Amino acid sequence: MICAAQVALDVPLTRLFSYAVDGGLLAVGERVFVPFGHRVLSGVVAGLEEVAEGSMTLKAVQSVPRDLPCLSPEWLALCRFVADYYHHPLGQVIATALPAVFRIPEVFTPAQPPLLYRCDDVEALLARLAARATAQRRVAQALAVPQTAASLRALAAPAMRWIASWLEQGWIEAVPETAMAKGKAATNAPVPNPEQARAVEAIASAEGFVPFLLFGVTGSGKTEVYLQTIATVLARGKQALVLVPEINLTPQAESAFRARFPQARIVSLHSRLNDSERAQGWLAAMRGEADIVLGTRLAVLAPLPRLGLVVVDEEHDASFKQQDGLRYSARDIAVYRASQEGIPVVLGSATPSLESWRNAESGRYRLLELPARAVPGAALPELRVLSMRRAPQRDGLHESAIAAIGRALDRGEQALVFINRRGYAPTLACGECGWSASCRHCSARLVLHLGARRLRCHHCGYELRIPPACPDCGNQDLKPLGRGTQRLEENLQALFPGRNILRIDRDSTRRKGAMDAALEAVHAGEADILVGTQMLAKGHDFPRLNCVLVLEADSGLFSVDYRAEERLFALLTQVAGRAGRREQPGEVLVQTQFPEHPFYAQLLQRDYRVFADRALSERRDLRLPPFAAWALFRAEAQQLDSALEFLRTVKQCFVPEPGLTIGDPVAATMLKKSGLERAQLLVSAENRQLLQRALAMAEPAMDRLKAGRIRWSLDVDPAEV
DNA sequence: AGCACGCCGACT
DNA sequence: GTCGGCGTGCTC
Repeated sequence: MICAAQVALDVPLTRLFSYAVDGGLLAVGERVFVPFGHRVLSGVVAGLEEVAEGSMTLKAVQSVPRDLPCLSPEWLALCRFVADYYHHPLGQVIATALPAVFRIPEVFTPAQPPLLYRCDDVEALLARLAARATAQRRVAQALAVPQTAASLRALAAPAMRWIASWLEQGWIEAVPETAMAKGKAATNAPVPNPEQARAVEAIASAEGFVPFLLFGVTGSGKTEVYLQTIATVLARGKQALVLVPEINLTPQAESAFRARFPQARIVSLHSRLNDSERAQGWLAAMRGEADIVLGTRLAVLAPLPRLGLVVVDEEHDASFKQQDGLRYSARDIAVYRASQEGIPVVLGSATPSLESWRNAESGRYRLLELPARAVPGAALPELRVLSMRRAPQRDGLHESAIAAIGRALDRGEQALVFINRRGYAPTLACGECGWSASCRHCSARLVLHLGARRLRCHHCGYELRIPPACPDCGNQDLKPLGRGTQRLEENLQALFPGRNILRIDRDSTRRKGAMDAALEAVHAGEADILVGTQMLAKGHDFPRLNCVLVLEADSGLFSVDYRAEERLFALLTQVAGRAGRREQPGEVLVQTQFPEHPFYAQLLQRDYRVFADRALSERRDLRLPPFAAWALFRAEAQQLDSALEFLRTVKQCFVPEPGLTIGDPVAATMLKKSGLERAQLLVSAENRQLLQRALAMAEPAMDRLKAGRIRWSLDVDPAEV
């Protein structure tokens, strides 16, 4: 008998591969490099077995790097769960979770102990900096609290150049993170209001696995609940895992945590870290050195040996779901981890996902509510729905919206106008023959970008010069149809001449640091009217903003995607949270062509419960999630027919069963994308267990399928269909 | 997914 | 004659 290691490799194959181990000195969880075909791959030992000598010729493990401690059985079990639940090969799950440096043959040597930068006298430092150097001043201001290089770079790309020179001048100091602890007093925790105190008490006294849904409007002080609960977790010597949706929110969350817990080691994990930073943070988490791990969805897969609490902030946010490769939901994995560890998990939101809301209603989650706004005197903004039918309007803006913006500007405040569409106009059309510009590679209109003088596809990046005349009939008078951020900016400039209008969308912030510069300009009061897409809805706090106008909201009401309405409600609630976070009451206006739609009545009630009740009863009637468990197969091919044909063979892999519905393959809503035609197949089950069983039973047959030229993927609990 | 092998079309 | 197209099949 010889000892063999069953190795999980980053290949799209479900099975493990066995390798001979010299001397048998290898543990489960060890990383290895093994010969595979004509190359060498990194893998992880997922199991050990005894193999009869000569029964099968095994290749031998090539090398065992020792720069990383052995991965724990608990962490491997987590990866196994993820692999099983999402029906993804274990080796690929591990490859997704493990930082890249641990998958290359070079041995990772952590650089110096990570340094924190700090300034004792920020006022003095600021006085030394030019008044106009806004980015430098922002970095300087952040140094009131110890900061890592990574978060400073997130604040301003060239931050570390300035840091080097300030260090040289002796204006600031660098302290090894490990030596940071002593002497720094924590910022005093504010006294919680009664609801906050009750929530903290409930979570802190929870025994074993208890999932909490922390339901509180924007500004009700959810963060304070997290902070005070984490304090109790740290006091018990446990680690806390905090997930936030947006990468932009990590640095600001990190500063808040650092200010409150100066003695704690805080590590952030997100995709903007470079390889070595990510590896270092991961190691600190894995070794139990990090007390708080803060990050985006990928942080949920970090190994945490003494985990005591998991927090998912803005749990409804779509960014917790990965949309390619391993299509996992970090929120769901967070709940699973808590259940495995037997610890509490807190899901926080002002507009919970309907899944979580249902779980709270059914008693699976415990509901904690924060009803009031935490900032004394801050009132909920006034909300108005403006009918655009037969309404007095100019340039597609309702007269009362124009008046409201004007009033805000006269008060010396800022106004924000949202439109969820970038570019000048969503299409360019010929008024004579009905031609309109469409993409060669996608079933989509080309968007007119006047600044760049181009037509662009927002799905594949295809670009075209603006044609001088209609390619079909030669008509020279092509007209932009509809409007996006750029045209809106132009409209507003015409309505408010002399006012500064600042557009913030993916186009205006593409350049590195452009987003920071724009936000800086907003805070400095250089902008009167902000025009932006969704990217402005989240997290940013604009103190002088009290008037928000939302355009083209209706598209969310008539979408083929059953979740669009839920997302629109969350978006509008969040947008409303942008207005009037301070003393003045804010004003939120929504333009619509369908004011009589029940959605708006519910929105006006300002009551998430009313909306959730109606939306959930609709979903119950229609057997939509969360009243069903879904899995979606997607396939793309040169020809729709071969994608459909492939999905038909997928369908045949399933065994019919009561409560299980295997749909028919259908063409995707947007048939063509990036030159490929797409189709999908929906598998629906009465519950998750049944869905999982059906998928597991279909797996062996699916392994035998040959996809040929077809690219396909399986999405369990798809976010969009 | 890679990567090799293998079998048919237009080129120095 | 061969360079190279991508179909098919395998990887302990």
